[in-house]
Amino acid sequence: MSSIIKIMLVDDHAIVREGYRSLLQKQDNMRVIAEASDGAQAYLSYKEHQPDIVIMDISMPGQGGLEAISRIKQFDANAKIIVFSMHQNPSFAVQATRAGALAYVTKSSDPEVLIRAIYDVQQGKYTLSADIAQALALEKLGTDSKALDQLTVREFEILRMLVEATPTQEIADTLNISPKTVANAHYIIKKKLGVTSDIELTHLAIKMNILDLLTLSSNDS
Amino acid sequence: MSSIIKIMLVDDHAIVREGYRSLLQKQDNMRVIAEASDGAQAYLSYKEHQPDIVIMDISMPGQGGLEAISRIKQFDANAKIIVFSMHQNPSFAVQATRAGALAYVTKSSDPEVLIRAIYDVQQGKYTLSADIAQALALEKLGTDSKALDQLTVREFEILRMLVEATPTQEIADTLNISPKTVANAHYIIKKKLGVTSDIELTHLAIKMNILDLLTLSSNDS
DNA sequence: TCCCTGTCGGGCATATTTCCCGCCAGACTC
DNA sequence: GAGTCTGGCGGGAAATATGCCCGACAGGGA
Repeated sequence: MSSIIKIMLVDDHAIVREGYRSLLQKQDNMRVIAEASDGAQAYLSYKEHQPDIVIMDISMPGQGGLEAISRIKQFDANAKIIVFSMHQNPSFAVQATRAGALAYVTKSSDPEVLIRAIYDVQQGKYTLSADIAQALALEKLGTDSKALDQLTVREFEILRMLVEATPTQEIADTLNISPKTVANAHYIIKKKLGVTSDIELTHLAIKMNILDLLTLSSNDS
Repeated sequence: MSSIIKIMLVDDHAIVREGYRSLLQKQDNMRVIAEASDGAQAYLSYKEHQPDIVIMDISMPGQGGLEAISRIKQFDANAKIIVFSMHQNPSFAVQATRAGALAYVTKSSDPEVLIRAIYDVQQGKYTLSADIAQALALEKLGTDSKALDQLTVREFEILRMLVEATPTQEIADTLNISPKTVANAHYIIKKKLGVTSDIELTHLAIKMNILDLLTLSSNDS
């Protein structure tokens, strides 16, 4: 049974869609039957064309890919969606699969990995590209996730102020303790969280949702 | 004179290179004669193949694209380089042209824009994709902080690595300079941007979209 | 030519980090 | 009660980093 696999591409970069198309054309049992350049379009197009497989980027302007996945899955619980992303961050893979994706492949992977994923997903198998699988495994092993639990309440409090760029002196004042104690706590926190610089600490705080990004983000581009 | 334009592609994503190739094949007077997936390779490959035009992504792991541009221009001051980037932030365009790029095109542009840019650059003309041109114009009108433009190319490059939590020693190694110089640059950057701590610096980087939040934690090292 | 900017790094006083220590207060055990 | 445990607090001192200075040197204009 060599029926043709109907594929829909969703990516905001035209050049990347061009790449997909060129790649998939070499497989004689696959055909690109639809394209979209953002999430909203993807949803409408899915309903119209009902492809066998969706290949989707998740970092797109406006309606992101994750939202689109959810909506497509809501419309068709059997939708087979492959996420093809530039993000090597395993939490993206986690989010994507939670939203309903069946595979997660990074753009730095070899093209064959994507082809492989298409076949796997067509058969209902779940697939991760090797780099992500490893990162996920590492994360599971890592102390990373429960790192925050090692902090005492006081330390956590100080951490929150630190990552908001509150000056040491001000932290000391508001908590009525010595700046020296704040500095000591600062050191202990970094040690417990396994980081060596404040920049790493800030990254961690963002990942842990301690730092409210909304207070930071503003105008650009 | 319908001589063939020899093109080198530099991008860490194979699928994007596939896209370029497919696109450029349709132009009968262009030929892709070399490819590279990072900055260091790009430099070596340039020397070997001496293409007419280089199309280069600037956000690549390790040796970044800006550094590669500088080095290529150093080897051949007449090198014609088109930067093809996902960043819509005009500051990236500013830095790219400072480093010696002749054109800056965003990946969300239509494919023709890239083709147009190739012809333009071939004739020595400078080109910006429309979205960037507009953003730059807006920036010139004064609204936004063009704080980043005060930074030199080198400083900008170091800033990018710093806010990704790259250790000073590693920055020094990849740029082949002394750790002391990195430390000095670190200081100058903070001074120019008007911040006093690394945490503030990270916040700023996030606001300026230098630090892509989505890539946070993708620690590949 | 000379000047200017950018890059590179040494020097060095000052500030901070790092890691040690002891003190105190609750809490929980025996 | 006495013992011991954990968390909060902060001093001390050595190791490091920072802040700010400097000079050198190359390339690009006026």
